[in-house]
Amino acid sequence: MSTAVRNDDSGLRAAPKGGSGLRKQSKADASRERVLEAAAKTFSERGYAGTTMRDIARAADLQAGSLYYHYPSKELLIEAVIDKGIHNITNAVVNTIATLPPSTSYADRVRAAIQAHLHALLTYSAFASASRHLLAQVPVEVRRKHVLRREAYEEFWLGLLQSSQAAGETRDGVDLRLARTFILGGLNSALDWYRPEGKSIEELADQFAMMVEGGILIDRPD
Amino acid sequence: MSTAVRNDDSGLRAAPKGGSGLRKQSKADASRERVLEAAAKTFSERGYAGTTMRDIARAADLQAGSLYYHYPSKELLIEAVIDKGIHNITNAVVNTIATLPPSTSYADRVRAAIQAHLHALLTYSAFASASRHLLAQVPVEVRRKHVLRREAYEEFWLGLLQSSQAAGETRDGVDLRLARTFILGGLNSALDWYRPEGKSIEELADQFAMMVEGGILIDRPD
DNA sequence: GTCTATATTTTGATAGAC
DNA sequence: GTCTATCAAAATATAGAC
Repeated sequence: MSTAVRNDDSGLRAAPKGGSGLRKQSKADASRERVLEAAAKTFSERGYAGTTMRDIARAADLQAGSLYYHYPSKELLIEAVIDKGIHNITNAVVNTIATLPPSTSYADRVRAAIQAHLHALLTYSAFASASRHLLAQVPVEVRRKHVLRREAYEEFWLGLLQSSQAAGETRDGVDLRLARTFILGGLNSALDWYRPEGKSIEELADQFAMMVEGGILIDRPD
Repeated sequence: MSTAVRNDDSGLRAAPKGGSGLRKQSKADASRERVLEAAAKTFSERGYAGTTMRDIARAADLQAGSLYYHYPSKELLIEAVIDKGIHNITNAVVNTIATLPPSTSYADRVRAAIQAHLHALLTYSAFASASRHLLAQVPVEVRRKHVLRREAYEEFWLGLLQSSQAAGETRDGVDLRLARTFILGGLNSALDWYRPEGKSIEELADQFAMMVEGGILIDRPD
């Protein structure tokens, strides 16, 4: 019953300093990564202004001053976090859909998208949470850029639903834009209540897909 | 098609200072109210730590020092905002359901609850937004109390769905707790994208009810 | 790369005049 | 009730030793 295609790709890999194309993954990169993870966790828990550079430093096992070797300011740090939060999900979903066999029904495509979205959301939950809840609190320029990226992702979902409609697989009378926000809103709410001790992400996805199909897609004969 | 029962009640009316039961609604109360509105708006836009007392004062047309005549601290101010945000919605929904004729079907009850929830959410959106997005950023004691209130509200919804199930009006195989979070997550997401220029709240509610019924409740003959 | 100062600015809150 | 200072604490970011 579950459609288990998936494809992670965080995007955003820092280029090596040198100039030639050779990868030189080393200590600095590892620290930078640790700082970013610490920032995501702390920002998502306390908000943008509520998080101090000292908080992040403590979570990354560093002193506050040392953060500035890796990121030049608090603003660019939250930007990197939000960026990754959006990319994680977008890449996972887009890649998953791209990998499906061309003959896949739209109901199954939507099901796979739900699966991929939920999986990325809950696997990188600190990044996802930051990019969902903190956009409003962030400096305007950062916000503007990422609102556009989010809209692009939402547009991808709309396309999915529109194709589904064109194929006669959606229920009559449903406003596809509203259906899209309803679906994404329901999925994203998992950030607020999901606990790994409970149902697995796959079970969650199956349940959600079932509700979405029954409500938005026409019942189809098994 | 729309179930237009509704019942607003903000709760939270400050008692008059005097001691006897006589209402003395006057200048202080008006200012206090203005401060609360300003706080809700500013907190919801910039987060808890991101909002300064000076920001709130400006939005309320006062000087920063003057706020402390009405509220003793920033912490009690956000608490009042969050409190009102939760009460607005809970009261609206509970009162709406209580007012329905006993013979009302569960599908219609859910539809009325969706209508009332959406209406309260979007009418007092600054308060609702603060109590939804800022809980994590608020001092622990405030948070603990309001998490309980939110859970009580969610429990009310679960009861609604369970009664529906007992009456044979829900679709087989659906996990009611998940259905509840999915519904509320989808509805609450309207905070992020609803614009008064577009569809009316009633139209929105009808669309959402239709999706929920088709997905979660058994299709019923018209 | 990471540390230990430290400057500069901003914040929540108070005091006292009106 | 609201204003104008002002205090004390905390924050971002920088400088320079190691």
